[in-house]
Amino acid sequence: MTIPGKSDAVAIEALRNKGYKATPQRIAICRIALHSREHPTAQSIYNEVKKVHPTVSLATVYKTLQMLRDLDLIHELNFPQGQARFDPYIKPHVNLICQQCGKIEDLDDPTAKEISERVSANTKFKPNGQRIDVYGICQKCNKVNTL
Amino acid sequence: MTIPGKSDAVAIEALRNKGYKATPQRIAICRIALHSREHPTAQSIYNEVKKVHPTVSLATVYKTLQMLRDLDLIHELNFPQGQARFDPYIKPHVNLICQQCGKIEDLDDPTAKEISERVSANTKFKPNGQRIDVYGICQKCNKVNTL
DNA sequence: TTACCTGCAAACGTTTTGCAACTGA
DNA sequence: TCAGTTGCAAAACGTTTGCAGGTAA
Repeated sequence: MTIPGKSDAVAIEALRNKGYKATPQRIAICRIALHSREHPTAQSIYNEVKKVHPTVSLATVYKTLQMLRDLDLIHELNFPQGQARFDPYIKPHVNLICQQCGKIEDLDDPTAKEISERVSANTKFKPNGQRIDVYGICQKCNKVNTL
Repeated sequence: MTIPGKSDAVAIEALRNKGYKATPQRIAICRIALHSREHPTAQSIYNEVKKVHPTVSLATVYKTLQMLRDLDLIHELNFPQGQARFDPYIKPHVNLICQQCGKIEDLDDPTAKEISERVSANTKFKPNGQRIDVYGICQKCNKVNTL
């Protein structure tokens, strides 16, 4: 699920500003990757893009995601056995990861920002980015379980 | 680097208590995996174990690590392009991950424990475990860089 | 015009699996 | 004794790469 709007213009701008060509495939991939709140996988982005560009290849999706990761426009979340998931929400936050249904939800919490600040203040380590996962059972699954 | 001591007895106890057979291979793998502070990979554990059991297979290492993960005796940290790293320190803490040398250091910080508590208090999500990574440059690399 | 990009297919590296032989309890 | 475990080899899986043809600027 993507958020419609003037995403194309935004993506084209972003690509050109960084010195990349704004190809239709990239625009489509960016539109999905940068606006999805569902932490899509490369494969699910591929499936979406194929609806618009039926001949797009998975390799192009991977290359574009790598580009977006290098530009720090998305974060990549890797897990044991399974595909990586991508998150365009790059501000410090908590990933609530349901161990039952696999859903990942972003949670804003002031503690998330504190972590790096405390590392800076208390150690000689120079922080640059972060990832906070909390694993458990989401509200929906919890409800279903207790029926 | 492992911490020597009565590790064998501890590992044998732990395995038997969980209903697993205490084979020499498992004992050796546990000894390394449960006592290393260096966040080893499956391959590096395999290399260590081979010194004692030259015929051990990588498959056995993977199977044993999976077992330890299922028992929640170790955590598995996955990253883009590369091998998973394993951490026997399972209390809430911060992983300081150097983007230059790859070293991972565990940092105890009270904020780490707070995260799950805040999720519990403020959402309907039922936390079960967590992972906190801070990416950046470690003291050693930082020193080298500024020479 | 041309440097960059695409799509294909093949390669890659890590992890998992199937299975016959073996072994801890 | 025998269910559970090992080691091997092969498979599986997600991801990356090389390259010939195509395209944005």
